[in-house]
Amino acid sequence: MKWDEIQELPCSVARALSIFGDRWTLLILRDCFIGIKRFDKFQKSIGLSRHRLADRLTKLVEHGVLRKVPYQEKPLRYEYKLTSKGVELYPVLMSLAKWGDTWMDNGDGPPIEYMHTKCQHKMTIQACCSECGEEINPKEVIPQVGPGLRAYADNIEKAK
Amino acid sequence: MKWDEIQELPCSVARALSIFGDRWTLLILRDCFIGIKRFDKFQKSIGLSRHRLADRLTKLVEHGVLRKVPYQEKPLRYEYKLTSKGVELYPVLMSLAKWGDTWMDNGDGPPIEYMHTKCQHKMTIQACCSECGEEINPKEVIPQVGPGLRAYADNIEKAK
DNA sequence: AATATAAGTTCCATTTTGTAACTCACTTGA
DNA sequence: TCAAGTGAGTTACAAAATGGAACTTATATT
Repeated sequence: MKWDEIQELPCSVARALSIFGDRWTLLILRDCFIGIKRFDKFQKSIGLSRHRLADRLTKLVEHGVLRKVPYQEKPLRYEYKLTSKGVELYPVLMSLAKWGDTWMDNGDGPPIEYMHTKCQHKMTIQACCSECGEEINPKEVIPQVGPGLRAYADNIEKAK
Repeated sequence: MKWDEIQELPCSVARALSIFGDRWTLLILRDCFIGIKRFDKFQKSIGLSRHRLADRLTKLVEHGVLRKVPYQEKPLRYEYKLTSKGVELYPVLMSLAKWGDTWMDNGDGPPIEYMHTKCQHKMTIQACCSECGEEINPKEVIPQVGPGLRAYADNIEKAK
């Protein structure tokens, strides 16, 4: 299977990965959450080639995850900002960071810590149930066929 | 910067992505959470080449995310199971799935829905504060330099 | 004896990356 | 006013990663 076919699969993980499933894109978004907005800053922060960076930024804009906002006129220059579609990736990045803090620590402790202004504590992200609020244990979650998968299966039937 | 240098950066997202930041690895792990364990099943489910799949499984085993467990003797065959290091990626995958459900829906609704056996409701994952339990709003979280980053900076100083 | 199953490996053409240099439209400092 | 600097890219080309198909090895089945 080629990579660009992946976005048509009836799987939300696969569809999301069709945008983020490459070496650099999630690092670009990490930078966005830190407040980085400009081409050169991304490039220096991440160290990927300018070529790739231009690509990735364009793709993120096309997908509506970032938007270009002009910040000066002469010469015309844009900065890249998270849209709400982009901001909603926060849990993905925080979960990834938490996992890295736990399992890829080299003994020095977490590179970054997080303060929750609401409760004034150092915190980590916790995965909770939207209904009962309890922390989620993977064993207590049962995946079930949903409408999107049924529709997909029906279409395949019809095509026969 | 080359990709394999990324794991040394003082950033937990970057370190995690040094393992998962490619096209297929997170899809393999998605399959693990669905209960897929064997080479051929992965291959059919995901559609990546056998060559790549072998690579990726080996890498995941090397990093302790999966482990090989023999399931028959003649001929000797192994299946791949999540370690606890692997299971802890659950929030990453669920957040990604939730994002895909929200933003990459093609109008048919989510392909998969989730039932929380504990409360008996259809649920989605929610990012909460480990300290106060409230749902996290990215604007209410302040990143701060942690011990891992200080140690890294100190080492660079010493090297001068 | 021929075919099937499971888990890989090998070979090779195609794609994607990384590096470094180049462009374009200004701004700044001497 | 002329040279150098800044910011955001683009181009060309070599190196690395990927996809596809066929091959291997060990055993079971018919």
